[in-house]
Amino acid sequence: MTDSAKPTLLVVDGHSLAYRAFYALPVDNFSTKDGQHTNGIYGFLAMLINLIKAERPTHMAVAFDTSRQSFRTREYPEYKANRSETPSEFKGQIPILQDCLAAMSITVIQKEDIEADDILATLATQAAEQHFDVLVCSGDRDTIQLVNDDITLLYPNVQGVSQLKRYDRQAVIDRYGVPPEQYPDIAALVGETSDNLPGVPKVGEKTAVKWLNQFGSLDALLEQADKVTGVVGGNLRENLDAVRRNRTLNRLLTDVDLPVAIDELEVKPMDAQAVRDIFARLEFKTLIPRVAELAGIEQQMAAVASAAAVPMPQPAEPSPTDLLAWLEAADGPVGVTLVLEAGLPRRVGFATANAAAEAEWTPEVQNVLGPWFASEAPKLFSDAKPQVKGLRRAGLTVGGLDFDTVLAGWLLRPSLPDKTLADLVDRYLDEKLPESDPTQLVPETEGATPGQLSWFTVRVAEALRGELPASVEKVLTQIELPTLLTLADMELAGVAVSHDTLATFSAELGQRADGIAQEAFAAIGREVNLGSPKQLQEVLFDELQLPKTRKTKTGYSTDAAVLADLQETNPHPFLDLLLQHREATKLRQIIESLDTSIAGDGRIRTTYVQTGSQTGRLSSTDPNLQNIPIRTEESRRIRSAFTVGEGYETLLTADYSQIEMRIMAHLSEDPGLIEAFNSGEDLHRFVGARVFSVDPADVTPQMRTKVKAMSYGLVYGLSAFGLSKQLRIEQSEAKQLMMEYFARFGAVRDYLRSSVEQARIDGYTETIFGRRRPFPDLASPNRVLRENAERAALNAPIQGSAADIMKIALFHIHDDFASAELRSRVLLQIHDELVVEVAPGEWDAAEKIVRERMGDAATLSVPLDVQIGRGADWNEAGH
DNA sequence: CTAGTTACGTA
DNA sequence: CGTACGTAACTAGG
Repeated sequence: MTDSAKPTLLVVDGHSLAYRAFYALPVDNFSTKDGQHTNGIYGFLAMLINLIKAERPTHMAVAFDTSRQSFRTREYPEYKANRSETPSEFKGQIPILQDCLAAMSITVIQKEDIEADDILATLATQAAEQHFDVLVCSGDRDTIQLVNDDITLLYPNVQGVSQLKRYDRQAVIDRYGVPPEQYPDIAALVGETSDNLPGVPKVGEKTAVKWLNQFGSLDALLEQADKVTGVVGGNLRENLDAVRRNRTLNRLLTDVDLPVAIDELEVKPMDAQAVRDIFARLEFKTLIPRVAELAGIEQQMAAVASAAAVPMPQPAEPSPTDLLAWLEAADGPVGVTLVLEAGLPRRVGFATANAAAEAEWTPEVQNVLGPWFASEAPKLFSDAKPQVKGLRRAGLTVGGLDFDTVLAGWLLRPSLPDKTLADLVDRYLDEKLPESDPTQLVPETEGATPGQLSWFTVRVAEALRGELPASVEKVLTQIELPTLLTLADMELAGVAVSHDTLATFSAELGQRADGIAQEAFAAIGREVNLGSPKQLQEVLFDELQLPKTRKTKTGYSTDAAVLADLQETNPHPFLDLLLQHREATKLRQIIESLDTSIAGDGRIRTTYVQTGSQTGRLSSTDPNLQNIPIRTEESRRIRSAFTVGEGYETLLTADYSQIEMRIMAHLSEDPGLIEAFNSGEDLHRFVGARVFSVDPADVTPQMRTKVKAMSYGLVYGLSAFGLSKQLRIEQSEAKQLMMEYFARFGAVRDYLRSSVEQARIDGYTETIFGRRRPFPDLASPNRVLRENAERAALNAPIQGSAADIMKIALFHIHDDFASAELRSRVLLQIHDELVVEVAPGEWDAAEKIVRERMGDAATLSVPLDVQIGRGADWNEAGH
């Protein structure tokens, strides 16, 4: 441990240590789900965290080389000329590592023409002069020369970077037999193969040390080279220049002109949010708590400092009438926070930028404030939907919904996990939202009150408004906020589900699954857990000796596609039984989970997560009602359990047909595709006729299947490879199909190409309505990462525009139902489909509204076609 | 009990 | 080597 009275500077050679980590850790075990290799980054950071924890430096910097070129390569072109090509898996890791360091507020230094070790040498020397203790961490032996009474070298063991050997002056003498300042002399004589610097043949460390001790210095040795006897003496005399050159090259610069002074390297608090984000993205789950622990003290200090900078207001607690007067006198939007209990308001807080007020939610408060909530007075929320639902349950309506910080944060950065006000305060205000620790019986810190939460909401809203581009703000106010109010009502309404229907079906499936299981066991002669991929692998690949299939992380796949393939090549009764068993148990499991979600009134209430996707779609949880089976006849029985509720007459389903292809036609302005939609002909038949040059009437089902797969594939960035796999045809045939397709619908290809190019330039994609999605990876040097981003960027404007259109239709329908005073109501949204519960006598009016609002939600160069269905249950209505 | 993995449901 | 999601079961680790 270093002298605690003195400041300690830690300087690290980033490149050399990351490179060592790269070779020490298996690259296969360290990559993210989208293919970025991270072993070097992980190993480096793990080492650095340990180092910081052990040494507690007060100052820190990490140096990097800018390239392989430096002043040394200019002076001596052979220098490091034997270095092999950097492995492609390593290449992208350095920039990401630097991003991590930036998030950790650690200074990164690099300088053109200078190697990292020269930067270390300069910093170490300067700091030592300023009476620092200095720790140099590098994997390059040349840094040994820096060691002195103030400077200690931490050098990685051969194995990797987990063990660092500590070299102080004595340790160098013990290990090399000379003091540190003489080590470069040894190195010059011995040479450095890794740098392509040959030394004196037959001279190793032992001889070099002997000579130096004998002559006192390298200069003395070189002057008196003729006194050295034997073969090695001759070698030395023949290589005097090489030795001099080596000595010149291995002398580290201690006077590099650097853009930072030592005192600027003082350890700073980390950007906790940024660290969490980037580590989460790199899937460094175990590192997050380790960094958090490290950052603990600094974080608290930062929170204190910033809280002091802008003091929280102490909310007033006025009478209900005074509170109303306060609200009505407020200048500009008011932040609102409702604390709910059992779904109903319990306490409410309001704030402007410099004052806050709050109250217990009493009947009197509700009476007095009800009209204000209903009014157009502008209101700001953080995650408004649950609060709006609370107000709706209490019988109030909400008008003037002006801003929701969580929605705005999502629109700005849809990939980030900022789901609460606390996350946003952290990111946009760089402050800590006071939170009480719910795990503590007597919390040490008080949480913010509703008035204070409202105050934070106002400030975060202001910060977000400053960042929101006009088009995105428009998406917020004209699409998302009205959608939010609609979703609140949909969630409150729920959908009626028949327990009896589900229970009957579940019992039936249970029996069938048991029967199938018994047959399956008989087929292989023993009982296994059919739900365990691991046990299945034993059965299939060891016992039955079936050919190995697609590899997964832990073995070989046993998924449905693989089993179907195996059944074709190596038929075995077990395979089919297994598939049947999977199907039966899967359906049963869905049914069971639905059944447990039925509330006392016979309805299921899902939660729509408005910020649940990166494209603008909704997602649905607890339970997810957007993935109820439909494909097989049998699975549709589940849908028939979703029924019209009491007091209502029928269910109406409405779905957009081929909305994504229509958006494709609109965005690409492809005349052929536009004609397809205007012709009234079946889309795939029309496209098939063009692609295969036949009459629409002569398009065979096979042709139709092919162009259908192609059309849908286009929306997802399909390749010839993927298409061939999908259709089980040769890649050459898939390629041919794509050629023919694009020959007829060339504008589609042009659009797809140009949209990705535009996204590469802008850094984001945009929907028809201006919703953006950033794509930093389009510029990535990592091919896997880049190509994944390209496909997603291709899809985002199309899927996103479809989502926009559906949202617009949705809240228009909701609002029209209300203004027409219909009791009918929208219950479900499944991306391109709506389910409406129609009240007695309202069918015609409701159908008209749905049809018109969906049809008119956007004006494209092709019509929006809407299919309407009617029935007593979802299955019936869906036809 | 938690986290990772596999498998599978929807648009 | 086709986008976007959520859930459940199993398994290994603590």
